[in-house]
Amino acid sequence: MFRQAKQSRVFEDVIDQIQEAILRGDLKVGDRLPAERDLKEMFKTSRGTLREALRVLEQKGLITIKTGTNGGAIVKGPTTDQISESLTLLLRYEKVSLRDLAEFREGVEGMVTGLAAKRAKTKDIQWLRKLLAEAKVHLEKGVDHWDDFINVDNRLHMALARMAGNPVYESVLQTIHDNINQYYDRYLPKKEKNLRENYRDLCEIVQAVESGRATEARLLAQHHVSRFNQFMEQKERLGDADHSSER
Amino acid sequence: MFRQAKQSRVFEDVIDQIQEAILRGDLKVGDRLPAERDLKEMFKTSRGTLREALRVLEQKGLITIKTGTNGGAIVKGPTTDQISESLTLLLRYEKVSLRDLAEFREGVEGMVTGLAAKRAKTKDIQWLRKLLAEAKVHLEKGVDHWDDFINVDNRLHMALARMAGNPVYESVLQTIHDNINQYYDRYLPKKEKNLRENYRDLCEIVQAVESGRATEARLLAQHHVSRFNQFMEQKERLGDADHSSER
DNA sequence: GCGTTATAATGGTCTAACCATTCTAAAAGC
DNA sequence: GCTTTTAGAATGGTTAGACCATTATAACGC
Repeated sequence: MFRQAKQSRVFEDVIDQIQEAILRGDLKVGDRLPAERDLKEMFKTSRGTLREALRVLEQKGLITIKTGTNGGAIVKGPTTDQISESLTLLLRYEKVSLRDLAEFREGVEGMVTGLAAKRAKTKDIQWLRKLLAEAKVHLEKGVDHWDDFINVDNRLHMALARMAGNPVYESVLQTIHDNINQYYDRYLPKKEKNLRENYRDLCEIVQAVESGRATEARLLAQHHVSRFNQFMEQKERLGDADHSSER
Repeated sequence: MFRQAKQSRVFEDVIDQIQEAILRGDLKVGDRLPAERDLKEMFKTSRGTLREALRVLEQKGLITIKTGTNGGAIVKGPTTDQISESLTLLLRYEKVSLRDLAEFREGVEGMVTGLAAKRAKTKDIQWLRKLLAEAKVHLEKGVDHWDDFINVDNRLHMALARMAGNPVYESVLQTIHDNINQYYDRYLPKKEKNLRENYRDLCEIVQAVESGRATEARLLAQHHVSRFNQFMEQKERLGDADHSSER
């Protein structure tokens, strides 16, 4: 019901004041804060305390800091980087397993693709077809171009997220990709057959999106990701994995 | 492809070293770091620099700091608090609208409930029925107990997330609730009729979960949340809203 | 004009002290 | 002998002042 009473720590008050100024819009993205030696005077505090506040604001992703003349703290637009970083910590703490994250991805990719099918514009479909063509080029060059193919695959999923028209899905999917790609890279067996199956998946997904069949698109995307995850578990069972993902 | 070259900032090296010690397990949850004056010696740095590193680690949620004898930096277990905080910032920056978050919630609650239907144990079902009974009590006491009813509603959704057996869903749902409840509280019209409809929703959801009908459970949960969102938009259109949620 | 260099502005670090909070143990009182 | 009080020590929080490192700009020399 209650939150902890206000700490008496000076730097926390400084953090709050600067953060509120940013969120109120008094400080806009790109604006530069006064120099530390000036801020110190304004807040009637010491430079050390002020700098502790700036460190926290930097970690929150609200400012970046540059050295040199005309340097200083510059207000930054918010990104999903902090969320990704926090999720990475949770993963490394083994609070969530790779299997959990992969299952979550299945659901999110499904929902994203379903929404994309409902909302895709003609221009969007054209862009998807362009990505498919690119994927085909990499596919035909064989398994050496595995990384290129995966790269297009990821871009296609992110394109679907953008079409879904909801920045939350976009951010969440970006966060998942940030965290899961390293595992795919480590665990996925890079076989020609898998590439072809994935390409066929993508073609079917794009077709479903194009014709607006939302439910079908959702299921296809879900199975597509599920296929990735199955590949991964197969390889894991074969003993190629050096990191456990059991929970 | 590349990440930014290593900064020459000393405090960042201190952050990395302590963070790695925690993630490696050299420092376990509950362990106390040496006092600042000792750490300063170990890292061969000044107290100010060391403290900047501690501020960042504190903000990351890796440590908490207590004053007084036997105080100091104590290693903390990771939570979803940082993710919630980052999402709150994105919301306040108006990078994502309430409508976006609400739509995302629809999808997540759907997936969660679908998984719960597949995985719920007998004991889980009993717990759901207990929550339903509690909700009924509040319902019958009328609209004055709106907040109590909503509280049970939230707990029921979180219970489903736990049954889904995937901590990612649990964390994500917790984060959504952390951020969306204030809006529900502000925008939802507190009518008797809405309470009754919501209660009926919950009953149907629990029944579907109990009999393992995953698809039905998913759709019911989705529509349940969707109903909330529609209430909210109705009230918004009537001009009761003092904060825009358009994007 | 153009390249070089000096200067100043700014963040990064260090030292040394003192204040505020909190636990512990000694001292005082019963 | 037990409880209460009090003094001390350990620890984080804050301050002041200095110096170093980096960078943009202005002054200078050609």
